[in-house]
Amino acid sequence: MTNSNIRVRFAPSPTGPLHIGGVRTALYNYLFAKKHGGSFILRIEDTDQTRFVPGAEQYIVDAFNWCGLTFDEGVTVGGDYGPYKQSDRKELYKSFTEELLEKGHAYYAFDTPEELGAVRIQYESEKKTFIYNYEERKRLRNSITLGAEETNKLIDEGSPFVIRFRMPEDETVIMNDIIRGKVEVNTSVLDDKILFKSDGMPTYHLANIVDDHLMKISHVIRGEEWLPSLPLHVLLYDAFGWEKPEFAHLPLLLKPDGNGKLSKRDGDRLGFPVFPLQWTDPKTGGISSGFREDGYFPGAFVNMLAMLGWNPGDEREIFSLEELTEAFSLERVGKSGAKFDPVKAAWYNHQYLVKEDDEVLANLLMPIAIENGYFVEIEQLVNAVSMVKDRANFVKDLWGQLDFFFVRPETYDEKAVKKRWKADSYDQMEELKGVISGIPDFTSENTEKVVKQWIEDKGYGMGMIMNAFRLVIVGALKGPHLFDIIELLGEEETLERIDQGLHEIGRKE
RNA sequence: GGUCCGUUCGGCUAGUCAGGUUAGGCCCCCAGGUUUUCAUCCUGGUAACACGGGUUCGAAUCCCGUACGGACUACCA
Repeated sequence: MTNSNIRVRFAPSPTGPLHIGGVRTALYNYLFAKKHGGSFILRIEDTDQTRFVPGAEQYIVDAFNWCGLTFDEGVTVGGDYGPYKQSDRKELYKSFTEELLEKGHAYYAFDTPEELGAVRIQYESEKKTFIYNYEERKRLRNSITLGAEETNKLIDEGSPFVIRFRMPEDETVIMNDIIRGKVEVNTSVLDDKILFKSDGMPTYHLANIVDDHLMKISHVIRGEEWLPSLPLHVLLYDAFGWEKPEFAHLPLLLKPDGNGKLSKRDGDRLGFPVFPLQWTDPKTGGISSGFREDGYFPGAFVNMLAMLGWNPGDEREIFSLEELTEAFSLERVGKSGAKFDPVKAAWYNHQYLVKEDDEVLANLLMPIAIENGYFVEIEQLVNAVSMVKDRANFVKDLWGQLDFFFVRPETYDEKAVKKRWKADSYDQMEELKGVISGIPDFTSENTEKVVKQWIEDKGYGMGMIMNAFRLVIVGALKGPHLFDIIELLGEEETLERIDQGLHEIGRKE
């Protein structure tokens, strides 16, 4: 079971809140690691200092705490392979870049972004595609065209430079992906990617490979958007002479409507969250909704995400994190993108809500009751919750399903009155008061027995009485078993509601 | 434009590697049933192998092509 050689990492960039695609990637990493007794590592990839967003890193940590995903190593918990934040590893990347330079796998390039931009526009106008590759590099300003002397001179002068990977010409890179199988690419269509930026920081590509190697990552499980850079990464491992990890590129999460990758804006546009937790943009102050704040249980959220792109191969759908861990395998991850479906997400939450203890639900509901202006007994709330919980998807739905336990009807559903309040109803309800008052043990069973006996003795219609009764108690033809309701209400309140109903609805001619 | 990846009911998907099933399940939707009401629940139903060629006795499954979708194509990750 235990296999300490299995080491995976989730490596987000703290440029904003993590969206559910990222959470799912992390989840699959977690499940894979736990399944094999390996380690799950959190590494922060903050090599782009221009995109730093305050609070984003904390958000990421908070989100995983809420989901119940725990890291074995990483920024918050430490570990033997730290530091786990790339900005703290800055110096380290330099020596590795040197190594590549010495081996001839990389070179200095002095082209400015402006120069390159101009070339790109030029090519575009000629309907050609500009690729900084083996051919184009011959015409540009770099250590290959300039020679060692000129290069050193420029560097000594303090000219800004980047270091690029020297992509070989016309070689076929054969890669294996656990999910997609064999993938082949010819290096001639690839470009000389920048490995080291002029600001002294590595790019993702370099830092990623160096860190994965140093942290002894065994499996790289990441989003499909990284598949196009896999050849570069593979070539980098080879250039260093390092053993490669295994790769698994996960399918993307798509918009529920139309096409395209699920994006941060879709949530607001379509009215559902795309983030695990609510996020307040530090710059604009704009708020994006979160699954937590929308009332999702973390278990339901994780369960729902797990099933987007993976399935156990049998017909089970409800899984705890432990059960997911047990059942998970990368081989059963699908190849194609999955559309996120908010309706099914709500269904998952319903499953979890129904299974949750009534006490727990009542305690979660209490603040909502208070918000509505009702200070209710927790015991009563627990009872009411137990009767209506299978009608709700979210805790916040519960109040609307049981408020009549605590609030007398203010109105009486017009259609129901019209249909169910007959000419005899007034007198029958008046009579019912006498029947139920003074029942020694005002339990559901007792009152039901007494009332049904009365209906039978008098030869009244069951539906006639019960609907009218429900109408005066609830105000509408809805809700759980009526005798359960009045048990909770108690005799006094029941009688008063009948009185109020008689007064409000009146006699029907 | 180029490169790579993908394509089974409206959505998530099983089945594809090892060709032979009435192509299954869940969500949604619809219809019945149960219930004093609503909801739950139960039963049933609608609905799919992108298209075109091959290979084969037989193709969702293997091969080729086409279409469509997506990702990538930054001194962003």
